[in-house]
Amino acid sequence: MNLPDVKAALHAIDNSSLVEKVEEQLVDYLVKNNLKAGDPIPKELELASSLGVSRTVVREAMSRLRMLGLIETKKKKGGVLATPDLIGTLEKSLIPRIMDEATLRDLFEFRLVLEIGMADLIMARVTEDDIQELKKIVEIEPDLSEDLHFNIEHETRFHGKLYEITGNSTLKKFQKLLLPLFDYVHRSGLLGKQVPKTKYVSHKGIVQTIEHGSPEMLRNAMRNHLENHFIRLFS
Amino acid sequence: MNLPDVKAALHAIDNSSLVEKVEEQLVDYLVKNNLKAGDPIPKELELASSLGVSRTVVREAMSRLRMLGLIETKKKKGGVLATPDLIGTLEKSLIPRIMDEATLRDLFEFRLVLEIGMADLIMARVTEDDIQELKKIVEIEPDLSEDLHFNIEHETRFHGKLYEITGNSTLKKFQKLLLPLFDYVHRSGLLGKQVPKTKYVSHKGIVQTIEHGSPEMLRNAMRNHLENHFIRLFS
DNA sequence: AAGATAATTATGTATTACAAAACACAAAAA
DNA sequence: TTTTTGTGTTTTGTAATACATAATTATCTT
Repeated sequence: MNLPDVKAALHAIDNSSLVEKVEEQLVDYLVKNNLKAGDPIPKELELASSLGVSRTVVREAMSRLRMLGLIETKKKKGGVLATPDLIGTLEKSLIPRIMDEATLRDLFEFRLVLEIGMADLIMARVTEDDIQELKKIVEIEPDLSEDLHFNIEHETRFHGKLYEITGNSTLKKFQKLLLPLFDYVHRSGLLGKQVPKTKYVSHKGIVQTIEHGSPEMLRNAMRNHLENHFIRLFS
Repeated sequence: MNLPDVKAALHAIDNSSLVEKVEEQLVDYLVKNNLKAGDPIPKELELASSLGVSRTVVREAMSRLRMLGLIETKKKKGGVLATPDLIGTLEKSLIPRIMDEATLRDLFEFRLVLEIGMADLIMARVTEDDIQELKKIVEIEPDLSEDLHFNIEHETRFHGKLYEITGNSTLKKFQKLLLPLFDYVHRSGLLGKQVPKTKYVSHKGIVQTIEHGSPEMLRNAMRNHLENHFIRLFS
Protein backbone atom coordinates (compact mmCIF):
# COMPACT_ATOMS: atom_id res chain seq x y z
CA MET A 1 0.00 0.00 0.00
CA ASN A 2 1.69 3.16 -1.12
CA LEU A 3 1.13 6.61 0.24
CA PRO A 4 -1.75 7.87 -1.90
CA ASP A 5 -3.68 4.70 -1.09
CA VAL A 6 -3.17 5.19 2.57
CA LYS A 7 -4.35 8.74 2.28
CA ALA A 8 -7.49 7.62 0.55
CA ALA A 9 -8.22 4.89 2.98
CA LEU A 10 -7.41 6.55 6.23
CA HIS A 11 -8.64 10.19 6.36
CA ALA A 12 -6.43 12.34 8.53
CA ILE A 13 -7.58 12.60 12.11
CA ASP A 14 -8.69 15.95 13.30
CA ASN A 15 -5.87 17.36 15.31
CA SER A 16 -7.08 20.93 15.47
CA SER A 17 -8.09 22.68 18.63
CA LEU A 18 -11.54 24.04 19.31
CA VAL A 19 -10.31 27.54 18.66
CA GLU A 20 -9.15 26.61 15.21
CA LYS A 21 -12.45 24.96 14.44
CA VAL A 22 -14.42 27.94 15.63
CA GLU A 23 -12.18 30.25 13.67
CA GLU A 24 -12.93 28.25 10.56
CA GLN A 25 -16.65 28.24 11.24
CA LEU A 26 -16.65 31.96 11.72
CA VAL A 27 -14.94 32.67 8.42
CA ASP A 28 -17.35 30.23 6.88
CA TYR A 29 -20.22 32.13 8.36
CA LEU A 30 -18.95 35.42 6.97
CA VAL A 31 -18.60 34.01 3.50
CA LYS A 32 -21.76 31.93 3.41
CA ASN A 33 -23.95 34.79 4.55
CA ASN A 34 -22.43 37.01 1.93
CA LEU A 35 -21.60 39.70 4.47
CA LYS A 36 -19.86 42.83 3.35
CA ALA A 37 -17.80 45.41 5.20
CA GLY A 38 -19.75 47.01 8.00
CA ASP A 39 -22.23 44.20 8.44
CA PRO A 40 -22.65 43.10 12.04
CA ILE A 41 -21.57 39.77 13.50
CA PRO A 42 -23.49 37.84 16.16
CA LYS A 43 -22.60 38.59 19.77
CA GLU A 44 -19.98 36.50 21.48
CA LEU A 45 -22.48 34.82 23.75
CA GLU A 46 -24.78 33.95 20.88
CA LEU A 47 -21.89 32.43 19.01
CA ALA A 48 -20.75 30.55 22.07
CA SER A 49 -24.10 28.96 22.64
CA SER A 50 -24.76 28.38 18.94
CA LEU A 51 -21.47 26.59 18.54
CA GLY A 52 -21.69 24.86 21.86
CA VAL A 53 -18.40 26.16 23.19
CA SER A 54 -17.36 28.58 25.87
CA ARG A 55 -17.06 32.29 25.35
CA THR A 56 -13.33 31.90 25.96
CA VAL A 57 -12.91 29.90 22.80
CA VAL A 58 -15.09 32.22 20.76
CA ARG A 59 -13.10 35.18 21.94
CA GLU A 60 -9.79 33.58 21.06
CA ALA A 61 -11.03 32.81 17.57
CA MET A 62 -12.38 36.33 17.16
CA SER A 63 -9.13 37.74 18.44
CA ARG A 64 -7.39 36.03 15.58
CA LEU A 65 -9.78 37.39 13.00
CA ARG A 66 -9.41 40.80 14.57
CA MET A 67 -5.68 40.56 14.09
CA LEU A 68 -6.13 39.75 10.42
CA GLY A 69 -8.27 42.85 10.17
CA LEU A 70 -11.19 40.72 9.10
CA ILE A 71 -13.41 42.01 11.86
CA GLU A 72 -13.54 44.93 14.23
CA THR A 73 -15.22 45.01 17.62
CA LYS A 74 -16.49 47.72 19.88
CA LYS A 75 -17.93 47.57 23.33
CA LYS A 76 -21.66 47.58 23.41
CA LYS A 77 -21.79 47.60 19.63
CA GLY A 78 -20.35 44.17 18.98
CA GLY A 79 -18.40 43.09 15.94
CA VAL A 80 -18.62 44.09 12.32
CA LEU A 81 -16.96 42.76 9.22
CA ALA A 82 -14.01 44.86 8.02
CA THR A 83 -11.72 44.84 5.02
CA PRO A 84 -8.46 43.15 5.93
CA ASP A 85 -5.07 44.61 5.21
CA LEU A 86 -3.19 41.84 3.43
CA ILE A 87 0.27 43.27 3.53
CA GLY A 88 -0.06 44.46 7.10
CA THR A 89 -0.80 40.93 8.12
CA LEU A 90 2.22 39.62 6.28
CA GLU A 91 4.37 42.10 8.10
CA LYS A 92 3.68 40.48 11.41
CA SER A 93 5.14 37.13 10.50
CA LEU A 94 7.99 38.38 8.38
CA ILE A 95 10.92 38.33 10.74
CA PRO A 96 14.06 37.62 8.75
CA ARG A 97 16.15 35.84 11.32
CA ILE A 98 13.32 33.49 12.10
CA MET A 99 12.49 32.52 8.56
CA ASP A 100 14.01 29.52 6.86
CA GLU A 101 16.68 30.15 4.29
CA ALA A 102 14.72 28.78 1.36
CA THR A 103 11.95 31.30 1.87
CA LEU A 104 14.44 34.12 2.29
CA ARG A 105 16.02 33.25 -1.00
CA ASP A 106 12.59 32.98 -2.58
CA LEU A 107 11.69 36.45 -1.43
CA PHE A 108 14.93 37.87 -2.68
CA GLU A 109 14.09 36.50 -6.12
CA PHE A 110 10.58 37.77 -5.73
CA ARG A 111 11.86 41.30 -5.69
CA LEU A 112 13.86 40.90 -8.87
CA VAL A 113 10.87 39.37 -10.59
CA LEU A 114 8.67 42.26 -9.55
CA GLU A 115 11.03 45.00 -10.62
CA ILE A 116 11.45 43.58 -14.09
CA GLY A 117 7.81 42.70 -14.51
CA MET A 118 6.45 46.05 -13.49
CA ALA A 119 7.94 47.85 -16.47
CA ASP A 120 4.64 47.92 -18.30
CA LEU A 121 2.81 49.47 -15.39
CA ILE A 122 5.47 52.13 -15.08
CA MET A 123 5.42 53.05 -18.74
CA ALA A 124 1.64 53.17 -18.80
CA ARG A 125 1.29 55.41 -15.78
CA VAL A 126 4.38 57.55 -15.44
CA THR A 127 3.73 61.29 -15.45
CA GLU A 128 5.90 64.24 -16.34
CA ASP A 129 6.18 65.06 -12.66
CA ASP A 130 7.39 61.57 -11.87
CA ILE A 131 10.14 61.88 -14.42
CA GLN A 132 11.21 65.20 -12.98
CA GLU A 133 11.35 63.68 -9.53
CA LEU A 134 13.36 60.70 -10.76
CA LYS A 135 15.81 63.06 -12.39
CA LYS A 136 16.20 64.94 -9.18
CA ILE A 137 16.92 61.70 -7.36
CA VAL A 138 19.55 60.44 -9.79
CA GLU A 139 21.19 63.84 -9.97
CA ILE A 140 22.89 63.06 -6.74
CA GLU A 141 23.59 59.44 -7.59
CA PRO A 142 26.45 58.49 -5.29
CA ASP A 143 29.65 57.02 -6.56
CA LEU A 144 30.33 53.36 -5.88
CA SER A 145 33.19 54.26 -3.65
CA GLU A 146 31.10 56.37 -1.37
CA ASP A 147 29.56 55.55 1.95
CA LEU A 148 27.70 52.26 1.73
CA HIS A 149 24.86 53.35 3.94
CA PHE A 150 24.18 56.36 1.79
CA ASN A 151 24.28 54.10 -1.23
CA ILE A 152 21.60 51.88 0.22
CA GLU A 153 19.43 54.80 1.12
CA HIS A 154 19.73 56.12 -2.37
CA GLU A 155 18.91 52.76 -3.89
CA THR A 156 15.83 52.59 -1.76
CA ARG A 157 14.63 56.02 -2.71
CA PHE A 158 15.08 55.41 -6.41
CA HIS A 159 13.48 51.98 -6.55
CA GLY A 160 10.81 53.03 -4.13
CA LYS A 161 9.83 55.80 -6.49
CA LEU A 162 9.54 53.27 -9.31
CA TYR A 163 7.13 51.18 -7.28
CA GLU A 164 5.19 54.30 -6.54
CA ILE A 165 4.85 55.14 -10.20
CA THR A 166 3.13 51.83 -10.86
CA GLY A 167 0.14 53.24 -9.02
CA ASN A 168 -0.26 49.85 -7.40
CA SER A 169 -0.25 50.50 -3.70
CA THR A 170 -0.25 46.83 -2.80
CA LEU A 171 2.93 46.46 -4.78
CA LYS A 172 4.39 49.48 -3.04
CA LYS A 173 3.54 48.17 0.40
CA PHE A 174 5.04 44.86 -0.55
CA GLN A 175 8.28 46.53 -1.44
CA LYS A 176 8.39 48.40 1.81
CA LEU A 177 7.80 45.15 3.58
CA LEU A 178 10.68 43.41 1.85
CA LEU A 179 13.21 46.16 2.45
CA PRO A 180 14.55 45.03 5.84
CA LEU A 181 14.82 41.56 4.44
CA PHE A 182 17.31 42.46 1.72
CA ASP A 183 19.63 44.00 4.21
CA TYR A 184 19.53 40.75 6.09
CA VAL A 185 19.97 38.52 3.05
CA HIS A 186 22.92 40.53 1.86
CA ARG A 187 24.65 40.27 5.16
CA SER A 188 23.77 36.65 5.82
CA GLY A 189 26.02 35.24 3.14
CA LEU A 190 23.03 33.32 1.94
CA LEU A 191 23.71 34.18 -1.66
CA GLY A 192 27.36 33.39 -2.02
CA LYS A 193 29.83 36.21 -1.94
CA GLN A 194 29.22 39.70 -3.17
CA VAL A 195 30.41 39.94 -6.74
CA PRO A 196 32.76 42.77 -7.60
CA LYS A 197 30.44 45.66 -8.20
CA THR A 198 30.38 46.47 -11.83
CA LYS A 199 27.89 49.03 -12.87
CA TYR A 200 25.62 47.98 -15.61
CA VAL A 201 22.70 50.14 -16.61
CA SER A 202 22.70 52.98 -14.12
CA HIS A 203 19.79 54.69 -12.49
CA LYS A 204 20.27 57.53 -14.92
CA GLY A 205 20.01 55.07 -17.76
CA ILE A 206 16.75 53.77 -16.40
CA VAL A 207 15.28 57.23 -16.14
CA GLN A 208 16.26 57.92 -19.72
CA THR A 209 14.59 54.72 -20.81
CA ILE A 210 11.44 55.63 -18.97
CA GLU A 211 11.41 59.03 -20.62
CA HIS A 212 12.22 58.03 -24.17
CA GLY A 213 11.94 54.28 -24.41
CA SER A 214 9.37 51.52 -24.56
CA PRO A 215 8.17 48.98 -22.00
CA GLU A 216 10.33 46.36 -23.64
CA MET A 217 13.38 48.58 -23.37
CA LEU A 218 12.64 49.27 -19.74
CA ARG A 219 12.39 45.56 -18.98
CA ASN A 220 15.77 45.00 -20.57
CA ALA A 221 17.32 47.98 -18.86
CA MET A 222 15.99 46.83 -15.52
CA ARG A 223 17.20 43.30 -16.08
CA ASN A 224 20.62 44.63 -16.87
CA HIS A 225 20.58 46.96 -13.91
CA LEU A 226 19.93 44.03 -11.62
CA GLU A 227 22.59 41.84 -13.22
CA ASN A 228 24.75 41.83 -10.11
CA HIS A 229 21.96 40.26 -8.13
CA PHE A 230 21.18 37.70 -10.78
CA ILE A 231 24.80 36.64 -10.94
CA ARG A 232 24.75 35.93 -7.24
CA LEU A 233 21.55 33.97 -7.60
CA PHE A 234 22.62 31.75 -10.42
CA SER A 235 26.18 31.05 -9.37
CA MET B 1 -2.56 75.69 15.20
CA ASN B 2 -2.83 73.56 12.10
CA LEU B 3 -2.89 69.81 11.94
CA PRO B 4 0.82 68.93 11.86
CA ASP B 5 1.37 71.15 14.88
CA VAL B 6 -1.33 69.41 16.77
CA LYS B 7 0.14 66.06 15.91
CA ALA B 8 3.52 67.11 17.19
CA ALA B 9 2.18 68.59 20.37
CA LEU B 10 -0.36 66.03 21.27
CA HIS B 11 0.94 62.42 20.72
CA ALA B 12 -1.87 59.99 19.98
CA ILE B 13 -3.27 58.21 22.98
CA ASP B 14 -2.72 54.52 23.15
CA ASN B 15 -5.89 52.93 21.99
CA SER B 16 -4.68 49.36 21.72
CA SER B 17 -5.95 46.58 23.88
CA LEU B 18 -3.87 44.65 26.36
CA VAL B 19 -3.82 41.69 24.04
CA GLU B 20 -2.27 43.75 21.28
CA LYS B 21 0.34 45.11 23.62
CA VAL B 22 1.24 41.69 24.90
CA GLU B 23 1.39 40.36 21.37
CA GLU B 24 3.87 43.06 20.51
CA GLN B 25 5.93 42.42 23.60
CA LEU B 26 6.08 38.74 22.83
CA VAL B 27 7.35 39.25 19.29
CA ASP B 28 9.80 41.72 20.74
CA TYR B 29 10.96 39.12 23.19
CA LEU B 30 11.51 36.56 20.44
CA VAL B 31 13.57 38.96 18.38
CA LYS B 32 15.54 40.55 21.17
CA ASN B 33 16.60 37.24 22.64
CA ASN B 34 17.71 36.08 19.24
CA LEU B 35 15.68 32.91 19.48
CA LYS B 36 15.66 30.49 16.62
CA ALA B 37 13.27 27.76 15.58
CA GLY B 38 12.81 25.17 18.29
CA ASP B 39 13.85 27.40 21.16
CA PRO B 40 11.43 27.34 24.07
CA ILE B 41 9.23 30.19 25.20
CA PRO B 42 8.39 31.02 28.82
CA LYS B 43 5.30 29.38 30.29
CA GLU B 44 2.00 31.17 30.11
CA LEU B 45 1.88 31.77 33.83
CA GLU B 46 5.39 33.17 33.90
CA LEU B 47 4.55 35.53 31.10
CA ALA B 48 1.32 36.54 32.76
CA SER B 49 3.01 37.46 35.99
CA SER B 50 6.03 39.02 34.26
CA LEU B 51 3.81 41.24 32.18
CA GLY B 52 1.35 41.85 34.96
CA VAL B 53 -1.69 40.64 33.07
CA SER B 54 -3.99 37.70 33.35
CA ARG B 55 -3.35 34.39 31.72
CA THR B 56 -6.41 35.03 29.56
CA VAL B 57 -4.68 37.92 27.83
CA VAL B 58 -1.42 36.06 27.41
CA ARG B 59 -3.26 33.15 25.88
CA GLU B 60 -5.11 35.34 23.41
CA ALA B 61 -1.86 36.94 22.31
CA MET B 62 -0.20 33.56 21.98
CA SER B 63 -3.15 32.25 20.07
CA ARG B 64 -2.52 34.94 17.50
CA LEU B 65 1.14 34.10 17.17
CA ARG B 66 0.20 30.46 16.90
CA MET B 67 -2.07 31.29 14.01
CA LEU B 68 0.77 33.07 12.23
CA GLY B 69 2.82 29.94 12.70
CA LEU B 70 5.32 31.89 14.73
CA ILE B 71 5.05 29.58 17.69
CA GLU B 72 3.82 26.10 18.43
CA THR B 73 2.58 24.80 21.74
CA LYS B 74 2.22 21.39 23.28
CA LYS B 75 0.72 20.35 26.53
CA LYS B 76 3.21 19.89 29.28
CA LYS B 77 6.03 20.93 26.96
CA GLY B 78 5.04 24.55 26.52
CA GLY B 79 5.72 26.73 23.53
CA VAL B 80 8.58 26.81 21.08
CA LEU B 81 9.47 29.19 18.31
CA ALA B 82 8.56 27.93 14.84
CA THR B 83 9.10 29.10 11.30
CA PRO B 84 6.00 30.86 10.06
CA ASP B 85 4.34 30.10 6.76
CA LEU B 86 3.99 33.46 5.07
CA ILE B 87 1.68 32.51 2.27
CA GLY B 88 -0.47 30.31 4.44
CA THR B 89 -1.15 33.30 6.63
CA LEU B 90 -2.07 35.43 3.67
CA GLU B 91 -4.52 32.82 2.59
CA LYS B 92 -6.62 33.32 5.67
CA SER B 93 -7.39 36.93 5.01
CA LEU B 94 -7.68 36.72 1.27
CA ILE B 95 -11.40 36.44 0.72
CA PRO B 96 -12.24 38.08 -2.58
CA ARG B 97 -15.76 39.27 -1.88
CA ILE B 98 -14.63 40.95 1.30
CA MET B 99 -11.66 42.79 -0.11
CA ASP B 100 -11.90 46.31 -1.40
CA GLU B 101 -11.84 46.80 -5.14
CA ALA B 102 -8.58 48.71 -5.22
CA THR B 103 -6.71 45.81 -3.66
CA LEU B 104 -8.38 43.33 -5.96
CA ARG B 105 -7.25 45.30 -8.96
CA ASP B 106 -3.78 45.58 -7.45
CA LEU B 107 -3.54 41.85 -7.07
CA PHE B 108 -4.72 41.26 -10.58
CA GLU B 109 -1.88 43.44 -11.79
CA PHE B 110 0.45 41.68 -9.42
CA ARG B 111 -0.03 38.49 -11.32
CA LEU B 112 0.78 40.02 -14.66
CA VAL B 113 3.90 41.60 -13.23
CA LEU B 114 5.04 38.29 -11.83
CA GLU B 115 4.49 36.29 -14.96
CA ILE B 116 6.50 38.67 -17.08
CA GLY B 117 9.20 39.18 -14.53
CA MET B 118 9.84 35.53 -13.88
CA ALA B 119 11.16 34.88 -17.37
CA ASP B 120 14.75 34.92 -16.23
CA LEU B 121 14.13 32.39 -13.49
CA ILE B 122 12.42 30.10 -15.95
CA MET B 123 15.16 30.27 -18.54
CA ALA B 124 17.83 29.70 -15.92
CA ARG B 125 16.21 26.67 -14.38
CA VAL B 126 14.09 24.92 -16.96
CA THR B 127 15.01 21.29 -17.59
CA GLU B 128 14.51 19.02 -20.55
CA ASP B 129 11.81 17.21 -18.60
CA ASP B 130 9.99 20.45 -17.96
CA ILE B 131 9.91 21.22 -21.66
CA GLN B 132 8.56 17.78 -22.43
CA GLU B 133 5.84 18.25 -19.87
CA LEU B 134 4.95 21.67 -21.23
CA LYS B 135 4.69 20.20 -24.69
CA LYS B 136 2.37 17.55 -23.45
CA ILE B 137 0.17 20.19 -21.87
CA VAL B 138 -0.07 22.42 -24.92
CA GLU B 139 -0.65 19.45 -27.17
CA ILE B 140 -4.23 19.46 -26.08
CA GLU B 141 -4.57 23.24 -26.06
CA PRO B 142 -8.31 23.84 -26.35
CA ASP B 143 -9.84 25.97 -29.03
CA LEU B 144 -11.22 29.36 -28.02
CA SER B 145 -14.70 28.22 -28.86
CA GLU B 146 -14.59 25.29 -26.51
CA ASP B 147 -15.97 24.91 -23.04
CA LEU B 148 -14.94 27.86 -20.91
CA HIS B 149 -14.40 25.83 -17.81
CA PHE B 150 -12.02 23.52 -19.59
CA ASN B 151 -10.22 26.55 -20.95
CA ILE B 152 -9.67 27.91 -17.47
CA GLU B 153 -8.43 24.61 -16.19
CA HIS B 154 -6.01 24.40 -19.05
CA GLU B 155 -4.78 27.94 -18.46
CA THR B 156 -4.17 27.10 -14.86
CA ARG B 157 -2.23 23.96 -15.62
CA PHE B 158 -0.01 25.68 -18.14
CA HIS B 159 0.77 28.77 -16.11
CA GLY B 160 1.04 26.73 -12.94
CA LYS B 161 3.75 24.67 -14.57
CA LEU B 162 5.62 27.85 -15.46
CA TYR B 163 5.61 28.96 -11.84
CA GLU B 164 6.82 25.54 -10.86
CA ILE B 165 9.75 25.75 -13.24
CA THR B 166 11.01 28.87 -11.49
CA GLY B 167 11.95 26.64 -8.58
CA ASN B 168 10.66 29.34 -6.28
CA SER B 169 8.10 27.66 -4.10
CA THR B 170 6.99 30.89 -2.45
CA LEU B 171 6.16 32.20 -5.90
CA LYS B 172 4.29 29.02 -6.67
CA LYS B 173 2.27 29.17 -3.49
CA PHE B 174 1.49 32.77 -4.20
CA GLN B 175 0.08 31.84 -7.56
CA LYS B 176 -2.07 29.15 -6.09
CA LEU B 177 -3.31 31.66 -3.59
CA LEU B 178 -4.30 34.16 -6.24
CA LEU B 179 -6.15 31.69 -8.45
CA PRO B 180 -9.61 31.96 -6.91
CA LEU B 181 -9.25 35.69 -7.02
CA PHE B 182 -8.94 35.91 -10.79
CA ASP B 183 -12.12 34.04 -11.27
CA TYR B 184 -13.78 36.57 -9.06
CA VAL B 185 -12.21 39.62 -10.70
CA HIS B 186 -13.16 38.42 -14.14
CA ARG B 187 -16.73 37.92 -13.17
CA SER B 188 -17.03 41.05 -11.08
CA GLY B 189 -16.87 43.44 -14.01
CA LEU B 190 -14.19 45.23 -12.08
CA LEU B 191 -11.98 45.57 -15.12
CA GLY B 192 -14.37 46.87 -17.72
CA LYS B 193 -15.81 44.49 -20.22
CA GLN B 194 -14.09 41.46 -21.57
CA VAL B 195 -12.35 42.39 -24.79
CA PRO B 196 -13.02 40.23 -27.82
CA LYS B 197 -10.64 37.36 -27.39
CA THR B 198 -7.91 37.62 -29.91
CA LYS B 199 -5.12 35.17 -29.59
CA TYR B 200 -1.73 36.68 -29.38
CA VAL B 201 1.29 34.55 -28.59
CA SER B 202 -0.12 31.14 -27.80
CA HIS B 203 0.96 28.67 -25.17
CA LYS B 204 2.70 26.74 -27.90
CA GLY B 205 4.59 29.88 -28.84
CA ILE B 206 5.72 30.32 -25.27
CA VAL B 207 6.99 26.77 -25.06
CA GLN B 208 8.95 27.26 -28.26
CA THR B 209 10.47 30.41 -26.86
CA ILE B 210 11.47 28.62 -23.70
CA GLU B 211 13.07 25.86 -25.72
CA HIS B 212 14.90 27.93 -28.30
CA GLY B 213 14.79 31.54 -27.18
CA SER B 214 16.35 33.90 -24.66
CA PRO B 215 15.07 35.42 -21.42
CA GLU B 216 14.39 38.64 -23.25
CA MET B 217 12.36 36.84 -25.89
CA LEU B 218 10.38 35.05 -23.22
CA ARG B 219 9.55 38.30 -21.48
CA ASN B 220 8.27 39.71 -24.73
CA ALA B 221 6.35 36.60 -25.59
CA MET B 222 4.77 36.55 -22.16
CA ARG B 223 3.89 40.22 -22.38
CA ASN B 224 2.24 39.61 -25.69
CA HIS B 225 0.45 36.52 -24.43
CA LEU B 226 -1.08 38.59 -21.64
CA GLU B 227 -2.08 41.43 -23.94
CA ASN B 228 -5.77 40.82 -23.45
CA HIS B 229 -5.44 41.40 -19.74
CA PHE B 230 -3.35 44.51 -20.16
CA ILE B 231 -5.87 46.00 -22.53
CA ARG B 232 -8.54 45.60 -19.91
CA LEU B 233 -6.31 47.16 -17.30
CA PHE B 234 -5.34 50.23 -19.24
CA SER B 235 -8.65 51.00 -20.90
C1' DA C 1 15.10 -4.86 34.42
C1' DA C 2 10.77 -4.26 32.09
C1' DG C 3 6.49 -2.82 32.12
C1' DA C 4 2.64 -0.92 34.40
C1' DT C 5 1.00 2.77 37.34
C1' DA C 6 0.85 7.02 39.57
C1' DA C 7 2.26 11.81 40.18
C1' DT C 8 3.46 16.07 37.94
C1' DT C 9 3.29 19.87 34.88
C1' DA C 10 1.85 22.81 31.21
C1' DT C 11 -1.61 23.79 27.92
C1' DG C 12 -6.75 23.65 26.61
C1' DT C 13 -11.51 24.67 27.88
C1' DA C 14 -15.28 26.29 30.88
C1' DT C 15 -17.40 29.30 34.22
C1' DT C 16 -18.08 33.30 36.79
C1' DA C 17 -17.38 37.96 37.95
C1' DC C 18 -16.63 42.54 37.15
C1' DA C 19 -14.62 46.72 34.59
C1' DA C 20 -15.16 49.85 30.73
C1' DA C 21 -17.17 51.78 26.84
C1' DA C 22 -21.20 52.95 24.02
C1' DC C 23 -25.79 53.78 23.65
C1' DA C 24 -30.72 54.93 24.95
C1' DC C 25 -33.72 57.36 27.26
C1' DA C 26 -35.61 59.82 31.04
C1' DA C 27 -35.18 63.70 34.16
C1' DA C 28 -33.62 68.23 35.20
C1' DA C 29 -32.19 72.79 33.90
C1' DA C 30 -31.88 76.73 30.79
C1' DT D 1 -38.47 73.62 23.64
C1' DT D 2 -33.79 72.52 23.77
C1' DT D 3 -29.79 71.14 26.08
C1' DT D 4 -27.54 68.96 29.55
C1' DT D 5 -27.11 65.57 32.95
C1' DG D 6 -27.85 61.39 35.01
C1' DT D 7 -28.93 56.51 35.06
C1' DG D 8 -29.51 52.05 33.42
C1' DT D 9 -28.41 48.52 29.91
C1' DT D 10 -25.81 46.01 26.70
C1' DT D 11 -21.67 44.08 24.93
C1' DT D 12 -16.83 43.64 24.78
C1' DG D 13 -12.39 43.48 27.66
C1' DT D 14 -9.87 41.56 31.57
C1' DA D 15 -9.31 38.66 35.69
C1' DA D 16 -9.58 34.66 38.50
C1' DT D 17 -10.53 29.96 39.32
C1' DA D 18 -11.36 25.28 38.33
C1' DC D 19 -10.86 21.29 35.94
C1' DA D 20 -9.75 18.36 31.59
C1' DT D 21 -6.13 16.57 28.77
C1' DA D 22 -1.79 15.32 27.10
C1' DA D 23 3.10 14.49 27.89
C1' DT D 24 6.73 13.55 30.90
C1' DT D 25 8.84 11.74 34.99
C1' DA D 26 8.98 9.04 38.97
C1' DT D 27 7.56 4.99 41.35
C1' DC D 28 6.10 0.55 42.07
C1' DT D 29 5.38 -4.36 40.95
C1' DT D 30 6.64 -8.72 39.34
